[in-house]
Amino acid sequence: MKPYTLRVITIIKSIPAGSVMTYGQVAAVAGSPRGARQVVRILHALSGIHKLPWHRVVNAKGEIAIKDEESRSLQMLHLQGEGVVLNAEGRIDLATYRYIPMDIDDDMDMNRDEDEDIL
DNA sequence: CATTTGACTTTCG
DNA sequence: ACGAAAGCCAAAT
Repeated sequence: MKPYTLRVITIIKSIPAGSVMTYGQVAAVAGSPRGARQVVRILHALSGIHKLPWHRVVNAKGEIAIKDEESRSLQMLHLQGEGVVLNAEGRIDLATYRYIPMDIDDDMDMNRDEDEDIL
């Protein structure tokens, strides 16, 4: 198994229940800021591993990115079972549920508002 | 070897 | 906030 794949697996395994990460985030932490699609590929390969919280990985919009209806529903159920709530549009409040690995040891700038279209 | 494809992301209008 | 277009990277055709 490739190191990059192992890193991605490790990162995904580190996502706590009740939180989610975007593909881009995982890719960035794994060392490839533009490698979101590679994360996708790896998840395809590991889709059968239930040791891996693959359902805690969503796209940048906070939506479930899976194409397969069954897997999509399964992921939704898993998330709800972990306490993640979906809004009326079937999306996740990334501002609330996004998991941010803490690599910084200095002061952290909290309250990073996600999407403020208004203003 | 050139093209297409995909569970994506970002930017622009 | 949404849709379209361009970027990006690896595997499949």
